[in-house]
Amino acid sequence: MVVDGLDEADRAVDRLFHALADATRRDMLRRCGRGELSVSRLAAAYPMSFAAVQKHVTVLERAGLVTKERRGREQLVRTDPDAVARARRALDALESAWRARVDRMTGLLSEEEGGQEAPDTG
Amino acid sequence: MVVDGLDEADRAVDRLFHALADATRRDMLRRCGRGELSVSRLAAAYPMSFAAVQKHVTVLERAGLVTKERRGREQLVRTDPDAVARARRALDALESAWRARVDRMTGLLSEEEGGQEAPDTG
DNA sequence: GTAACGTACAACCAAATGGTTGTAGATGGG
DNA sequence: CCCATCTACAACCATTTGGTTGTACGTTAC
Repeated sequence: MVVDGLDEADRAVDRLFHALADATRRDMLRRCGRGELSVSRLAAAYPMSFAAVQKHVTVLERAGLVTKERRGREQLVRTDPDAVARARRALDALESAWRARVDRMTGLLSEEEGGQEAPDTG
Repeated sequence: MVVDGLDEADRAVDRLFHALADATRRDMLRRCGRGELSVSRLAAAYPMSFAAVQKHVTVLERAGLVTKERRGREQLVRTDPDAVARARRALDALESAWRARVDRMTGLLSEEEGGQEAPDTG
């Protein structure tokens, strides 16, 4: 898809929601809320290979949803407490953006189909 | 990937976050909040084919983020006002699940297997 | 009626995703 | 030291995703 017209903020939101769009990863977030869960221990909870779990953790990490911390030969995974707040902020931004548009016309759009729109992107 | 161990609620959340994990689709949500936009008109706003835009709209629709309504030969797209609320609820459920987990236990997560099949949160 | 518009959908393609196995590097225990 | 454990990462594969073009069909305008 060669995304090149997006700024880093957009891509961060992409990664955030993409990471959340998988039941296994959401379950990992639940399990790692208390922190201190090694990747191996986490992997034991799922019917897939260790490498697959590693990849999921990487996705979560790059999305900023978990952090990893080395302790000896183990890598401890823990859900970032601020993660949901960040996701919520992304949702809020989305909502307020479209609400703003709705707001400007909440009363006056009765039969006005289309009147003033100007999708001036082209 | 032939997901078959997930219930419909999980798959709905998958679709919801997946739909949100794309900057083009998020922009569509913003544009369609303010009123009904036909798919063609929407398509004019993006540097891609009409068919590609159609696919994005389908993804948004299957995620419950927009609804389509026929008017003559046009198909009007509008963002579901409850959509963000639903996404937020999904986030809340996630967060409270892991907070509960942090809360009520700390040592019994050793032999937990079976993964997402039994996140006994009830 | 015919042409133009708006939509639907199929076929196709490149790239990303999610999984596997295998190999190799650190780290800790006997 | 040797071995088991934990992690990292590469190579590979099947499916999905996101895009394209082309075709078909209903609706509106002329």
